[in-house]
Amino acid sequence: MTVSASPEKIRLMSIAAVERDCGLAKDTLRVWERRYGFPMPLRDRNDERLYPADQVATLRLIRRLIAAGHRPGKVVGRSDEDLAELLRHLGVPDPQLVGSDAQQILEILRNHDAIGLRETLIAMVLRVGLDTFAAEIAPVLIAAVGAAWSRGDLQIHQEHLFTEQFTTVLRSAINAAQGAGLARRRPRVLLSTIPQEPHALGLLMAEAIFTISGSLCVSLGVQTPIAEIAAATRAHNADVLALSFSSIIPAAQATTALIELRANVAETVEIWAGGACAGLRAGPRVSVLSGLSAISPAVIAWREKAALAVST
Amino acid sequence: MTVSASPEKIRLMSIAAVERDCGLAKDTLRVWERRYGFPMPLRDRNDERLYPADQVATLRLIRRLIAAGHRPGKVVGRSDEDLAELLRHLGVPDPQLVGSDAQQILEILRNHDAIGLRETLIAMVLRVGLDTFAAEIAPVLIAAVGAAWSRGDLQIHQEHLFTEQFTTVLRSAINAAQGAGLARRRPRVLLSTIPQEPHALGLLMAEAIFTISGSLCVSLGVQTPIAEIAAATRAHNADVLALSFSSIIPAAQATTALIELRANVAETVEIWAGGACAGLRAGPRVSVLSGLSAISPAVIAWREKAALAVST
DNA sequence: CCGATCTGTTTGTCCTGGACAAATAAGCCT
DNA sequence: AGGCTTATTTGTCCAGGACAAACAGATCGG
Repeated sequence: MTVSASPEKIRLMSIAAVERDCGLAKDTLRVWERRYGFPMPLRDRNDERLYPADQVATLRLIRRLIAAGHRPGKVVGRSDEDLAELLRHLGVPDPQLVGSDAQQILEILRNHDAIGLRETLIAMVLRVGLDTFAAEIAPVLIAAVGAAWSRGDLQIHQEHLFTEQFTTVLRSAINAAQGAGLARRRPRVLLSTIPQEPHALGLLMAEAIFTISGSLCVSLGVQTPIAEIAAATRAHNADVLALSFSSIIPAAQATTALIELRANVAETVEIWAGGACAGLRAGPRVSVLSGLSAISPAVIAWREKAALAVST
Repeated sequence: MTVSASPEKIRLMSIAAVERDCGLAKDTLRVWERRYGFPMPLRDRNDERLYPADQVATLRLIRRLIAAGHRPGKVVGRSDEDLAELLRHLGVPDPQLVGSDAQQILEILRNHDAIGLRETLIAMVLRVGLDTFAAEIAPVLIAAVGAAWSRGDLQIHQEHLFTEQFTTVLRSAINAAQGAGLARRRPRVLLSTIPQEPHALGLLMAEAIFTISGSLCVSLGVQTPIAEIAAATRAHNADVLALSFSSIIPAAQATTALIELRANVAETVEIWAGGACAGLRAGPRVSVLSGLSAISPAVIAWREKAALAVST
């Protein structure tokens, strides 16, 4: 049963509210209006834009399409029907490829079953182990949920629910995985993301695999200023600095950040970068790990190198 | 030991980078330049602003002072020495009031002792119980860390570390507190924050207390659009919708959001609002809980009312 | 002497319309 | 087809003006 809002009720949003809600900068909203004639908001008595709820909804559709690769000029003036049609045709990730685990999760999300979701995630972790779960299954689940959202199959609150439960399960598994004798674990790994990167799940998966591999993880969470990451690396006497870059980060920005970091932490500290960021390139004394499954071998290699350095 | 950056190295930031780094809108940065003559960035060949690192550092000082109650007109433009002097004189929260727990945490943070921090937090939870910890001690710790940061006693990465470890400890305690028979717990509480509110710790503390009181919590995390919160409340068949508002939310915005929500969820759902937001006012069929310790009594009252409704 | 109402100032956000560089697509030549 | 150059698209920046909401200070009644 859907509670329908009264039709005469017009909800109007300021440009700042639309910016937050749709993730489109104020400048972008204004320039679209100028160029494509959409959105075309009402104005208040002081000529400030007031966006009706239906235009905001259309903007959300457009955003999905652009995130999926469409170009603004081709979608920003089209009718809602056209947009819905395009959404239907895009990136339906082959259901066979998605795998039964992802299918199961999507089904649970459609039923709004918070408890079942958590129990299912825990069962998956127990079935294959935390490392395999974090390296192999979790990325597929996240991709499947993201695709379902961009197709319009899932609402925002269902994605929020998934993120929340996934985080809870992974955090508690990480907690359980690090037994006693924390301080003696090596390497000491400092994890964070740069200020432009708000995506926390990649960091969390990396932390899980590092922990399983016997490393000591110190995570600063997301969006730490570059200078602060460098300062923390020194303060915690880290052996490895691990950075996560999602696909929203332009490659050039990632490269700049890595160079900056390399210049500001001790030479003995290794810098490892990873994540879905396209075009992430290794630089001088900066390694790029291709995929989460590359973490364990890298840790083992680090230990061998460290042992060698001590013995000589 | 501090690794000093080479003095000739001039780091320049674009206006967008400063916006992210300092949390000051581009428009604000431009209007300050026009009105107060500070900051006064360099320009690139296309006349775009390039902020030197030292001006950005000063902007951070200014931001602290404004957050502490100073007015922009009085501090933007003053020398670094003046600003440092003002910082020294402001809101030193009486060390006796801060309490020994907070003192201990601050001391650990100064030592960058990640492991000790977690162990200490766990010990505190075990000593007084999760409910007392979340309701009484945690808010004091958070306030003390925030004050130390705004005084300049803690760096950003130390605050990040605290937030991360605090979150981990509280989440795992919440996990442990909810035994079997989840589905039978009542009331069913949906937790989230509005899109303008990014503060996650308040929500987490509330979740802890709700869980201890025997409620079933479904958290959507922070920054869920209003319409999505309403949709989720229906989808999860919640008895109570709990919203957290920190002090950064203007009272008018909170009131608007609560009215909007009240209009879009079933009459049988109670709406409870709480948090440090000054001027948060109860409205028609919207309750305001003053402080986290008000949650348990409210849950008990809800159960009595529910039992009464069934028996009649 | 305290607290409320009124008035003047401060301050953040919004506006327009123009400009340009980075990213992307299209054309072209091996 | 694959690499290169040219054209188009697109997001972000700029200046300088405007105004409402937030705030401080003054005035007045209890």
